[in-house]
Amino acid sequence: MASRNEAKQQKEKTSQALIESALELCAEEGYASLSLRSVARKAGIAPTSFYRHFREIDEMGVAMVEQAKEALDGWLAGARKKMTFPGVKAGDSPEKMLAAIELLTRPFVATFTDCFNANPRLFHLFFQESSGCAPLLRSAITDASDGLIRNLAGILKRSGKAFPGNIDEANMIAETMITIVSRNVMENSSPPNFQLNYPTEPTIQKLNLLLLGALILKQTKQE
Amino acid sequence: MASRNEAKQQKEKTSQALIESALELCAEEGYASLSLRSVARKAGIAPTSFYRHFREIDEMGVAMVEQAKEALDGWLAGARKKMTFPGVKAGDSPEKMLAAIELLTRPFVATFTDCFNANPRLFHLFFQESSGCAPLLRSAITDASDGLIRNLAGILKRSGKAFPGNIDEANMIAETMITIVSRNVMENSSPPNFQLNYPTEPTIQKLNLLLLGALILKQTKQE
DNA sequence: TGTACATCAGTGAACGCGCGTTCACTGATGTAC
DNA sequence: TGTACATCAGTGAACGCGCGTTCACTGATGTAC
Repeated sequence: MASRNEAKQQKEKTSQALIESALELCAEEGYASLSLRSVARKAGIAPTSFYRHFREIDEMGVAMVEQAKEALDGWLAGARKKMTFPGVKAGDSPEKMLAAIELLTRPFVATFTDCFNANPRLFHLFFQESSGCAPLLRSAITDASDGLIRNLAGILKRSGKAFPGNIDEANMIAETMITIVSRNVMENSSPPNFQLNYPTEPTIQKLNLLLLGALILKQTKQE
Repeated sequence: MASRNEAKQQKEKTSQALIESALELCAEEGYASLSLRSVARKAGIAPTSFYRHFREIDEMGVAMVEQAKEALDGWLAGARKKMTFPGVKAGDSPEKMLAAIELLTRPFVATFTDCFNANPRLFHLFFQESSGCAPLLRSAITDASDGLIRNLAGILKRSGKAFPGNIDEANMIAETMITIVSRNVMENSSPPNFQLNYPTEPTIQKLNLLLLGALILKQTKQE
């Protein structure tokens, strides 16, 4: 019997239980208040067993960030398919532009919100600790975040010709989109109880303004 | 002699020393890692003396937030005087609008950056803990932040006719401006060493796009 | 002026507690021959 | 097939440490009379 594989699966299961326990504790007390003992206790193992899985708390934190990163990559891949990119002609009225923009912003916000709500504590950690005090965590989050922004910038640049081909401008727009959408989700989901189903309309309108400005600016430069 | 006043001044001085010590420790380890003993130690008093000033750590945290709030109010009052509000006529070109907008966004960002740099650790705490886990702190920050946004929205609404008279839209724009400017300052000033003099140009451009979109939208609605 | 009392920032000893980490151990499983 | 050895997730006792909080105390200052 391949019982060695079973053993590996069992270990993986325990590691994941530690992560789930840590997320629950984070939601209550914050990442900085995590202790090895409290996480182990909640996961139902002895404190010393923690060391079989991670060398220290922050190593588990980095593993958590990796899970968030994978989920965000999956989100963006899905969002990309649902977003329609505005094909705007010179002389189009702002109303027409706005209608086109909404075909992008609505699915963008809707899918992001779904992604966040699928594991609010994980993403709260991700965005909260992006400016936190744990260096390992912060750099892991910064890396993941930069990748996400570049990814979104590439999508904006390639899909439709409405947005700037200039890579820096595309990055700037992508960064602001992530900033707005993550900020809105953070301020509406406070620990320990994450309120779901908050209104997304204001978030969409904010993104609309940003992208309308970007479209107008691009059009102006082309003339 | 009015030595009773001297005594009160001395007490106030010690309280402020506690706050300064706490800010230093926050910059290194984060607010959640503050301990009564470490703060007292850094301030040069006995642990038990802490109770002569605050009933608990979070009461000191709230006092810190109040100082941040006062500084932010001062900032906005100063920024208001330096900002020029775009007077835009129907038919103005986007370039002309953008030039007018920059007379608002540049002083806005410059004064905010100055304000932040005057006490980076205090403002890092303020924006970091706005979505943190300490309930007392979070609600104090939320209150201060809401006031700031309403204040800015009022300024936008009254000064110049370019921006929406609709209070909800003005609030939305103000909120996004604060979000962008604080996010950019946070991602460029990581603890414990706060890097000053980071480039503000991208922040200005982000705000430009947002306000250009807002101007265009307003103009469209008026026609 | 002198005396008795009140106020209050700051102190140091002492408490019990949860923490991270070490160590030698167990017991299930796989491998070599 | 049997036997000896290796691997490794999980364990429980033990350690020293910093923590928040209590308590009775000090000593400077102000007040009542």
